[in-house]
Amino acid sequence: MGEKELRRSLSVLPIGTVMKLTNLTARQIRYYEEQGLVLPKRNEGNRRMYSLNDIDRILEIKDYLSEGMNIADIQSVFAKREAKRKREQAALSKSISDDEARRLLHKEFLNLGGLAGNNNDPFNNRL
DNA sequence: TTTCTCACA
DNA sequence: TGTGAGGA
Repeated sequence: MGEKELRRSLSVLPIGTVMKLTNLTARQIRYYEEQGLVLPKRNEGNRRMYSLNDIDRILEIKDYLSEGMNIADIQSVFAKREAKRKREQAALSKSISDDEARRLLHKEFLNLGGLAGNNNDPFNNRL
């Protein structure tokens, strides 16, 4: 996770700020949490603290609701998005592994050349 | 003052 | 989803 994403994930906004930013009532915001649509952190005093990502999430919920979707619909939308995120994350780590494998193979190639006393490694002067 | 949980003439 | 109680 990059620095920027980390900041967007920091839960620093109290519900009052979220109310102003989203134009929703505290009741509604808490209800969406009850339905598992948003998962704000809690501070020492049991107060809900929201991140910028939570704000985006809530605004998205608000839009979907105004478009006629119900809570269940929205839950499935987020569920599918999460599934996709996992798939892409898996693909990403696989590509990293492949890249790592390539480096190891190249390293082996260089070692083989050295063991055989081979002096015509084309990459010899570049690596 | 703000936010929390709980409950419903 | 609104609203009030009673507490932190």
